[in-house]
Amino acid sequence: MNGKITPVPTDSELAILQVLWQNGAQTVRFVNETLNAQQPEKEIGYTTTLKFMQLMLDKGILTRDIIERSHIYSPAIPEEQMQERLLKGFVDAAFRGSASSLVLRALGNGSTSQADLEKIKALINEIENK
Amino acid sequence: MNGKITPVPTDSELAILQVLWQNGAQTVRFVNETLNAQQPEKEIGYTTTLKFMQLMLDKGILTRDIIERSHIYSPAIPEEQMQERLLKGFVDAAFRGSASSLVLRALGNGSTSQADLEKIKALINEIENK
DNA sequence: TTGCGCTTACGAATAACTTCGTATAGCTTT
DNA sequence: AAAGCTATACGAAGTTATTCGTAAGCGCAA
Repeated sequence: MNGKITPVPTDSELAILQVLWQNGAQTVRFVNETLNAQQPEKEIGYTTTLKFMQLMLDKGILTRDIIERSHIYSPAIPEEQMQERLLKGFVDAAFRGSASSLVLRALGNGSTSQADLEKIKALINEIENK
Repeated sequence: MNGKITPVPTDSELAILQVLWQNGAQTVRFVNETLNAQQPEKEIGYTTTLKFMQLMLDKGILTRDIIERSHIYSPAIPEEQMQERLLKGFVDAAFRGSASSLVLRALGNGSTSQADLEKIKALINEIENK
């Protein structure tokens, strides 16, 4: 095995990954249209999205299959794993490595639903009774 | 009043802000040395740090006072406020806006201390009994 | 078979972020 | 007063990210 790790995506690349994680493997066309539907303010050219996805393929962030003269791209790593890594970097950069202070701030803004609070409490219970 | 908002800092800029938030208003020299002490692998030149801080001043991320022919820089906004904004952007980009799933993942990695869990439980209680 | 529509490949321009080298100016020490 | 130290200002080079324009290939309709 080789030790190469998937590089951290830029914000633009992450937006493309989101489309693929949510919709499964897709074409450039689909990704481009989804992105433009999401934020109609700023139209992104088709070839711009194409270029990004080609670069992401080079970097190892995406993989692709060729089907019917069209390329179908997939994320190289699952969403959870990427979130794990991004979260680590973010906690270090913005919260000096303190995940708990991030959690406190995330809960503190008052937008967490009761159902979500229950889920969080359940997880804490689970951790404590380990 | 004008509507200008402090721009989102880059990672390098955030590292400088951290030094100032933790140590209070400081000179370029202090910031540069602190940064280099933190990560001795990669030496950052003094003028590099100087340039960053001058750019941050231009952008409105820092303010400064001149004392004894030396400039003393301060963050333009407090750490909590910046964390709030960065967190918002991060949750949107990496967790599709779901703060609770971020919280679940942050707690899930098993590195949260018992004391921190207590603090979090207390906050949840407070929210629920509001 | 010509040409329209859709696709990928590629080159290149622009913009944003990093990193320094060099020039200047004011102390402080000799 | 000259030399040496420290600080700021500025220009510019190097690197990475973003955005497209243009070219070239393939299938289907006319």
